Amino acid sequence: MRNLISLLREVGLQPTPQRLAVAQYVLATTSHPTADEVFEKARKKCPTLSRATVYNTLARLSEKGLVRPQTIMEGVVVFDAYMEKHHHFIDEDTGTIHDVPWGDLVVSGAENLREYEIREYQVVMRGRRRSG
Amino acid sequence: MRNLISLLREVGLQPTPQRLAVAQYVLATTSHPTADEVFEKARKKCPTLSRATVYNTLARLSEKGLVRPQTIMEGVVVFDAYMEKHHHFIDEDTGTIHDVPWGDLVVSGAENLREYEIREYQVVMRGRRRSG
DNA sequence: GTTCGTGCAAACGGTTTGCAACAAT
DNA sequence: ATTGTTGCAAACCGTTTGCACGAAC
Repeated sequence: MRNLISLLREVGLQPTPQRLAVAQYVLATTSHPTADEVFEKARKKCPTLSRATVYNTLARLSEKGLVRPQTIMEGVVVFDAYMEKHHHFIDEDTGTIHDVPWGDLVVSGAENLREYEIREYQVVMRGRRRSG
Repeated sequence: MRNLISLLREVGLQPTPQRLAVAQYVLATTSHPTADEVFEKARKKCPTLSRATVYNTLARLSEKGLVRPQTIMEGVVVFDAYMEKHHHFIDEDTGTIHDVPWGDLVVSGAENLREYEIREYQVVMRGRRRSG
């Protein structure tokens, strides 16, 4: 899409077909994909895409603030394009990660932790998604 | 120590020299060591110790509820023997993880997240430790 | 023509597994 | 005898790196 091309140009990245395929997928999904999931999905749009380019592109998107790597799952980094502050709920049955809007939870008491200069924080919840 | 031997027996683990060395270190430290750090330290007490046994022992200590693996750092699992509920602060300068007592923070609003059955949660904070 | 981006394959680091030897029950 | 535990080495998996080719400026 024209928008994506402009977006990449704005942040100083050449809009190659590979980067477009990666960005198109990772910026649109809310599924918190791993690098390998991005690779599988984006390769459908751009079959020549290699793993190295996926890792490379995700690193640059992250540097440019378009995506945030999250280390909340065992063994893998997942990528989150929802850039506003928010919390996470991890469904232990399925491994699915859900975004929880910032305003849904209030954390109080951090002001009293004087030994720490808190740059960011989030609540990480684990459990089951309700069936109903 | 006699206590450690009884403890391992109580949870149904044979108190071998290797397990004693691993348990003695990981249950006493508050430094959130990685498996490899446990290996290095415990090997001083028990030079025949292998990496496989460290991973094996940590997995069992975890099953038995004596230790909790935490996935809050990039690329590694760290082990926490502080089993009461608590939060974590990660010093981004040093990579050090600090335990934050449960009562120091209050999280409210979780009751309203009706789609989720929350089994556990913690606040994960990142920043710098204050110099003063 | 110099820089940037790519694919490939090899390397890497943390973790798991298969297996044969051995100790405990 | 059966089961549990160990060390070793190989396998594994996610990620990074080196490099030579090609495209963009």
